[in-house]
Amino acid sequence: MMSPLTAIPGASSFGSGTVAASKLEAFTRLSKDDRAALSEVSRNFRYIDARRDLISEGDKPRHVHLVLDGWACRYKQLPDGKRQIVSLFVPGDFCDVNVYVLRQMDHSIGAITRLKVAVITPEEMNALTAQRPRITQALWWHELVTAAVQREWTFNIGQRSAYERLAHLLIELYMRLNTVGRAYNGRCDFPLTQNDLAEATSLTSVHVNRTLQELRRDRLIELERKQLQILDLPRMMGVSMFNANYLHLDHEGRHSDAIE
Amino acid sequence: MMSPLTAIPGASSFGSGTVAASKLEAFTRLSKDDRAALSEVSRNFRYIDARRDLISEGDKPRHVHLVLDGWACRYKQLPDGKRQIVSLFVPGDFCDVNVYVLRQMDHSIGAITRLKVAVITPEEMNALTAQRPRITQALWWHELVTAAVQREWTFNIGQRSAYERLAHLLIELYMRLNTVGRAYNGRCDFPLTQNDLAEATSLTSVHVNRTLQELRRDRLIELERKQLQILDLPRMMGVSMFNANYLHLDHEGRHSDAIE
DNA sequence: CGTCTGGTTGATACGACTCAAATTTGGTGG
DNA sequence: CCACCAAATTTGAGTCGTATCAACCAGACG
Repeated sequence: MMSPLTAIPGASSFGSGTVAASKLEAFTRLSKDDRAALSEVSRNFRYIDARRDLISEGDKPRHVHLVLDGWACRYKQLPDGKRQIVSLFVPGDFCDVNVYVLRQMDHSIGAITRLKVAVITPEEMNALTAQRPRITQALWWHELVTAAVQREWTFNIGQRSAYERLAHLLIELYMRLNTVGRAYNGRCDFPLTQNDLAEATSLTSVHVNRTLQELRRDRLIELERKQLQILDLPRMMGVSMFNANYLHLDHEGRHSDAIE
Repeated sequence: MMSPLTAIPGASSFGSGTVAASKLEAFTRLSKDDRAALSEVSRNFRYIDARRDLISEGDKPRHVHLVLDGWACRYKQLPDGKRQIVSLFVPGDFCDVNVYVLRQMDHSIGAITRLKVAVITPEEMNALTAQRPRITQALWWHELVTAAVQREWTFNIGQRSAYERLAHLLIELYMRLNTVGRAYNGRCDFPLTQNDLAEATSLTSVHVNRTLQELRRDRLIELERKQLQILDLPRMMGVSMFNANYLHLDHEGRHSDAIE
């Protein structure tokens, strides 16, 4: 069955309130009540300015955050100043279900763009999981996928060349945005600077620059004005040896056309 | 095969049946009943020969595994043959609570040594979480720590030099073994080959060899016959910029002597 | 004892880094 | 609408950490 989101360019008319549902529905169908519960829990939100921290290393985590709009990143920093973006958040992503069992954050979460995040209390999470088993199940899926993505990043940084690595990251982000209805036809918003890309891929921004030029020269992508166009997804997947299995979109309940 | 416990006479009294408890008790005190439940769930186990897969990429996960004895690794492989160990398992580690919500494995789990693993069914897991809230809480902690370790690996491979990276990994493994009572006084069993270390750190085995020699020359470690001795933990932590916060051992309930 | 796995050494190559400067872009206020 | 500034991107030249390739060695084991 075709998702309403794929066909209609104005998908954002759904609004950010249901972006959580659209992410979790990549895993399983949710009932009207499930969606209402997610919407309810997204009611309490706040905005973070671009380039500000949502939460910093050492802080005591008190809530679960859910990205409603904008991009964010987790990052870690070495005493000598070296910085690594260890993961990225796009709309629909939860920041660590159940984090509050930990005493303190071992990393920071920073806003890439201006960010709209839902702030969910432990009590709301407990209520959600007590009353909505499908959501509980979907949240488990979300956590497992997050872990799988983290492993793939370890793998990506460890084994792929700069060219492959960058191509791989662009595809991943495109696909993740696609599942929440924010990317179609190879095109999506792409607010990362070359420096962000460098920190996410463990390259220098100079090398990212030259490598992006290569990807452009090879007619694989266009990237300007914070807009990414993947020109040839199959070839991109080939050169970066992209295997989408780690995104675990292959569930019976997923949008059958989530990936083109 | 020699037990890792032989070095310390008292330690083996814990036995492998409660290794899960000793890991989870790094987070919270468990009751006698909790420990009994973990022991019960560890009753059904099997052995895997060294260098064989416990489960392979593409397989449908049906159980949760819990390492009772021996070391294992998760690894991923590129079509061009490049291999990366993305994480390591030591006794007391669970292999993905709730994995079975996924359709298929996105990576393989291989035995480094001969391995003794508990095989836990979904039903047993459900019973455990339904009846034992402290265990449920502790399992969440375990999942969050596993994710934190994965991020640290991304960070480690991305930002640290070969020398720092290896030192960091050795400390991490020492500390993880220490929390389950299998490492003391800077000493522990260390069954990884230099090739394993290479695959885990994204270096070549040649470079691992030379870098280990440097660590030895600097009187930071001794490593031979599958035995690691960290000679100067504070200095090791200094050179590798090791910050133990990501292991989240700072809970009120933890063994106060978990880290020396 | 030969074979095999794991560890060690040496010589050479290259992908990505560093440093430094120039250029372009996007936003802001006059 | 232009002038200005800061941020982001681009270019060039030189260097370095780690990879590659190819032997060789030591101990374990059947």
